[in-house]
Amino acid sequence: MTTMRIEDEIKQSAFKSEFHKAYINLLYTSNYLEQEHGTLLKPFGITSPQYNVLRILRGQHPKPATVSLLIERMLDKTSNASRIVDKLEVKDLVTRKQCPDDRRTVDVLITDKGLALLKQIDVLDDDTKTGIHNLSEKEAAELNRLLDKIRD
Amino acid sequence: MTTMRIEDEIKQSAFKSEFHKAYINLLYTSNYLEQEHGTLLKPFGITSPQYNVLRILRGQHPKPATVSLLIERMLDKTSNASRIVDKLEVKDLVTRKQCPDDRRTVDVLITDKGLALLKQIDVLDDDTKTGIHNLSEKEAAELNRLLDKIRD
DNA sequence: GTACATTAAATGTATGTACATATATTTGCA
DNA sequence: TGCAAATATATGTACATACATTTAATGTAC
Repeated sequence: MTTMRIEDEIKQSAFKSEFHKAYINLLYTSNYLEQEHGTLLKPFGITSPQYNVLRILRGQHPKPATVSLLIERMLDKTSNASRIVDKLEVKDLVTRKQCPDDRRTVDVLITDKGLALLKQIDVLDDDTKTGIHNLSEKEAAELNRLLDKIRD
Repeated sequence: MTTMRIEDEIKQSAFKSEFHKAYINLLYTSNYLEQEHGTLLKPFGITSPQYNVLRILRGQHPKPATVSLLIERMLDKTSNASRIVDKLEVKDLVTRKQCPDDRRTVDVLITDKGLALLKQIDVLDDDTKTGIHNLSEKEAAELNRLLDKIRD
């Protein structure tokens, strides 16, 4: 995508205020990054939420994770972890088995195939390749401060 | 939601870099704002994409808009405008009729009922009530600059 | 120890997203 | 004119989201 101000990108000539513009700009930029990432993942046959779950599972490995833990750590808390795990299980990227200690919970574990897939993706998914690196480190820190303040 | 740094919200103790953290923070904050907005709209029986389409149609009113124009102005360009218009049509918030000049295109027009609904929502949807107003105007402008830079 | 509340995960349903394909109409050019 | 390319919209399919409900297991109060 070529350089564009948010006004041009959504063909809206004016915003009510700098606040309103920032609101739209934030949603738009997030979509932009997510779409870019989805495109990167496509050749590997997984979607962005599936990738995020795999990453959490690698973080736990060799310990298993429960579905609750996945929900807790997912970016989108309201998404449906069970069904994302379904898709990963079909692809043999994770295993799922009832936990003997508490039979309500399920132990989800990343497989060797899952770990190998992530390793392949790691090479491409270096964050120096994301748009974030158009910022200086100081700017990135400032962005973090502003975003945390929005959610206060 | 109570004040939290992004580390605490997704229970991740450390990020690789300030850049990586900013990336996650941006996606997370966008989700947060979208969810907040969805909750606000729920009592009115429309979803966030449906609301956005209605807003575009109000901007055109009393002229109609084509589906192409809707796609052009939607935040998420790849979403399916036809089906969102379907939902709005069922609720009598828009009308759709073939355009006589070019019978490939469709004139989508917001109804009085649609306009009345937006008017109701306007009262609540003042952007001073969004998290963006935790920022000063200067900070909002800085946020816009950083976001535009990310998409460069 | 039975009854009731709580918790963990799965399932149902409506909507939206992503992307490929289909259908109809118009445009442009040989 | 006639026919291929381009355009506008709709449709099909797989996946995800949002949220309510269900099922099963556990905890707890009596």
